[in-house]
Amino acid sequence: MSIQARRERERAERERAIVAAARDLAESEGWDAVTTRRLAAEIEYSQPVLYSHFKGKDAIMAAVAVEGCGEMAAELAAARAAAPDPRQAVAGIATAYAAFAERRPALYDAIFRLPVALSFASQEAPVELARAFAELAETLRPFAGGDDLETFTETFWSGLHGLVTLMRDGRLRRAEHERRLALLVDRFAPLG
Amino acid sequence: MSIQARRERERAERERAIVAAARDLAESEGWDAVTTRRLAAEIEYSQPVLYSHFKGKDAIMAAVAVEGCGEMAAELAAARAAAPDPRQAVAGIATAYAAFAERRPALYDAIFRLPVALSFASQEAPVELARAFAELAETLRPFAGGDDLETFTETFWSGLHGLVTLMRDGRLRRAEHERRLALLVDRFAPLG
DNA sequence: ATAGATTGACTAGCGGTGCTAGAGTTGCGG
DNA sequence: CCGCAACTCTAGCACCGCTAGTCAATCTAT
Repeated sequence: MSIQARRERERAERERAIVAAARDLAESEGWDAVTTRRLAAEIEYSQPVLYSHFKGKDAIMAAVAVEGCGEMAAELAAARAAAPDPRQAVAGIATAYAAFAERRPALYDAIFRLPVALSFASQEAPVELARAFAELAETLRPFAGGDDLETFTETFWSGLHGLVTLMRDGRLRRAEHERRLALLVDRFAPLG
Repeated sequence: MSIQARRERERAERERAIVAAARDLAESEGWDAVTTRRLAAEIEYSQPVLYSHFKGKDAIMAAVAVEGCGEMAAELAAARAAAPDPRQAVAGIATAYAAFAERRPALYDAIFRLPVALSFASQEAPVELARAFAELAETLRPFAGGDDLETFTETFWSGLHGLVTLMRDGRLRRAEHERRLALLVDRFAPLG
């Protein structure tokens, strides 16, 4: 029994290594640099080994995305918890969201720009993603007014997503980033 | 002289055909289906001919994007012109924006999600793109209040962009699309 | 203990990608 | 009429995601 256990342990470890290698490579050189061959070289196994762990490259990216979801949710939660009042909570979580997207662009892309990987509303979405969304929703709750909270949150979240993606692609003036964020926050969580 | 003129005419026509083929293929089968080989087959020339017109595949996509910018600007302008009052103008242009993104997803992607193609703020950006942005800005002007109009517009535009991209990727509930649009409009162009 | 079965990682290869070097044809200017 | 320049072609490079089939190592059962 112990031998099988060791095997499973080694296998799990290798799977962890694959995801970690994919993530590191993506963060340091971008997703284009993440090829199955390079990944295989990184973990010091042959290419087909990857396919005994994941259905394909997309599945590996999805695994990285799931990992990233957890971190993002944690950072959003921390930002919310640190805020002294509801309005500053919105500002804080917006800043945290943008900071995450900027600091971990590859991770952010895996989560939100991946061709088809994670569906937000479906049950295949990891609980961490739901947690991140819930953090946003709870932060916004005091400001939803008569609007449905989920719809309200989706709209605010879309604003954040648009801001970070367009800016990273060089389609928005970087210098105005904070002002745009503040403006968005002000529209969804106005003073008084 | 007439022979050279004819050659140039044919060459220009062929270039037009390349862009048209790329656009048609992208709209009917998605950008993944747009390969240099299929493009070459479509225009009934060999592959390397493409490279005598464009530096690479990215340049072809950029050309498609420029074409799309013009149409988008026109549709936004029409939506603005058709509106009876400033607030309905914002609602109308938002709807037109979302409709364009939905009706021409490949074109929209070429314009706004292309790796690096068009920089909004740089001079390489086509005038049509600036026109589209200006339509948005003029529509929003009555509501910018004390905020800088360009920053205000960028933020609203990001909201639209986030809504249409996240929804198309299946990360937002489709049924709530119009409600989210209305909510966004209401935040940037409130009643009274 | 050994023969057979099973697991699992490997080499090699398929069909595809964007792109390019060099050959070969075509038409112009001296 | 001939040499030259322009231009399109075939062929091929290096890479991609992915898979079939070989082969060694391990486990099972006699």
